[in-house]
Amino acid sequence: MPHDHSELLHRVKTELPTDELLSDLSDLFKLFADSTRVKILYALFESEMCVCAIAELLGMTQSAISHQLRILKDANLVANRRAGKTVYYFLSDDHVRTIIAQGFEHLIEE
Amino acid sequence: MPHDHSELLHRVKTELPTDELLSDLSDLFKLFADSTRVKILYALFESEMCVCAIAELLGMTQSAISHQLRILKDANLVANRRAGKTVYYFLSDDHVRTIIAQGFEHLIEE
DNA sequence: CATTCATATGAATTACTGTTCATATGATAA
DNA sequence: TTATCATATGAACAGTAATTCATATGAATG
Repeated sequence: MPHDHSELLHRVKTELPTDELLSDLSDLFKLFADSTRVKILYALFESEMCVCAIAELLGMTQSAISHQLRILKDANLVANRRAGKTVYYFLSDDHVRTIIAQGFEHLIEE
Repeated sequence: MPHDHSELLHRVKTELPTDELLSDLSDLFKLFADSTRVKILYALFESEMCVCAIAELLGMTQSAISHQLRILKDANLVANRRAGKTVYYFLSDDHVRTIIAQGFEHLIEE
């Protein structure tokens, strides 16, 4: 007979956030789980930038950058403004800096 | 002729961490980018747990949990101890709490 | 030593995701 | 309006990653 954990399970279960919240949380971290997106966000820490400047900075195609910017925008991590033909992207939320900085700290404290 | 960003690019480029570091950073966030792993870590916030207890808590197979625990262990986010047949896993680093808590805060401040 | 429980692991499968390519949209200038 | 630049987007492709299944390892117990 397998061993019993019902007491522990009950206690831990009551402390665990809902599945939906935990799923939202992993979805949030997914945004930072790609080096292209992290690079884009890091670049935007310095200054707003247009799509082609980001593409040039990262040495990637305009299309690839555009796709990633869409993901970041859908998640409300970045926003944009249009100036003629050019579209400038910028951080829409300063919380992003904190999250990335926290990850960074973990890395250097190894 | 496409427009010029050389000044901006130069400035941003000097501020950007190396590709390797940015890649390590996204690799770190990848660990939190799966809801199963986030659930496991959250559970371990409360108490160390054996593999089968985690599997039962999350309603998943022992094998699936074992595979994920290996990923977390390889990344030094969890460690384990053996007690007879049972292997208990626990957080090896309290930094994990901070990173997850930061993500959580972002979610609720929406 | 054979059996059982707990865990680990390799291979296969399936689902997802990032990039590319081709093309569309949108804006400006000639 | 036509041409050009900047960006967006859909489809296809390729690589990745999570789960399952079968099985192996490792420890305790009879």
